[in-house]
Amino acid sequence: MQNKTYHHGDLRNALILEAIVMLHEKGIGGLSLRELARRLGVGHNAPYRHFKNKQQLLEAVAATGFRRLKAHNLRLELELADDPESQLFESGVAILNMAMEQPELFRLMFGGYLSLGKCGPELKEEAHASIESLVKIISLAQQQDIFARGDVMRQTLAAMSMVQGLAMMASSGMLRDNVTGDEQQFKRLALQVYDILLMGLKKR
Amino acid sequence: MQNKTYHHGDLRNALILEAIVMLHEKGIGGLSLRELARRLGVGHNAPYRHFKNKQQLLEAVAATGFRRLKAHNLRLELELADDPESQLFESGVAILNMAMEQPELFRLMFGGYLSLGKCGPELKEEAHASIESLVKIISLAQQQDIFARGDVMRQTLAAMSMVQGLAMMASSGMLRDNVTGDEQQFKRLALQVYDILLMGLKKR
DNA sequence: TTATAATGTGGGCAATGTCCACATGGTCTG
DNA sequence: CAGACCATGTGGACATTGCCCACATTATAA
Repeated sequence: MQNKTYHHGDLRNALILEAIVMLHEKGIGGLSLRELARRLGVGHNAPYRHFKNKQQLLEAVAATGFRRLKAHNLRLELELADDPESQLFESGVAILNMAMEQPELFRLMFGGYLSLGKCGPELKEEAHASIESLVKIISLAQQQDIFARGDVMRQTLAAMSMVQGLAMMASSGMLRDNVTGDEQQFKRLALQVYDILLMGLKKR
Repeated sequence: MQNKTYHHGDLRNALILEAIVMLHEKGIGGLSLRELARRLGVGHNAPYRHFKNKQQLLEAVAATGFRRLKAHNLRLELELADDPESQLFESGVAILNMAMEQPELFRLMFGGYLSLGKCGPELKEEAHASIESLVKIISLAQQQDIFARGDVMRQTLAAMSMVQGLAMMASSGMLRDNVTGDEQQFKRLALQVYDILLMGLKKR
């Protein structure tokens, strides 16, 4: 790999991948373009040939995160084709897992670092696609009379909010004080919280 | 006020208040201890007599935010003494308002900047008190047979998650596509989402 | 082959967080 | 009341960082 050529070959992707690693090690605040370059054995200015500034690098990293979730959701859509309730549940679990296994990446994606009004088109598309995927699931659940008929966007917003909020608490350890340190117990609690959301969405 | 004495008199509080202002103007990333000191007409090292480092200053700011919410909740507790459902709603609205009016302060408090496992006791206490307040409300609702009897912590977690998630989206502008800038319309949307939460919590 | 664009390099600058020694001024004790 | 002590504020210093510049090297294409 140490092919010591002048041109790296795939620096852009390498930057994103190493940024994810560094994010996990040092958190968002500890991520610096210069150390990133150092880790890849490249000059401190090379990243600027691929990203206008640090913000853009972060956006690309976040977009990669969304793309990973999307890939997972596509698999779910095939495996659970006619079971929107399970689809919704499992895609929520995926976000929860990301929040616990890669908390810093999760925070970058959902913690409001990117105003989404000022961010580039790549991230905007990925985030939008992520929402659309949920809308589709919930529409399906309404059509199958699993969820109460009504404003799809409202139900989507409720589901996103609940999952996102719970995941944020999980990632910031706000729960581990109330749930007595046991990870298994936490996961069980999370699932129970899901039930409350489902109760609110289901037809009665 | 420009009393140009050697000792400021109440620098610690002044730092926190000005930090909240600066937070609003330049965001979390734009907040620097040095400019903070400059704004208060004080040496760039003065803040270090009151906070060990930047992180501690941020914790104190967040704690102040939680204290403001607590004050609001205490008023609600008096005005809506026997109406826990409204108490829950209004305390949620308060968080939503904070997310829209002071998005950066909100993000500092709920965006996972402070691991809460490593933070000082002041912030920990405030955050804990904030949760306890909710627990009390929900216990009351269960006792009055408004909410389904069951694990109080689970319902509390559900409510916190939903509100926090919705507020996070509000603060990062993810909603402004769906709610076209109108505050009234936004509150209506919040109410609708809240209904879904209530459906999940209520006795049936 | 040669011009041109893409990519990587090093130097430099202002700003920042944090450490240090020192200055100033209340406060408490003898 | 004098002097010691401690809290608070000051300026200097250093490493690090984001980002700008001019320049070097390579790929691409005319």
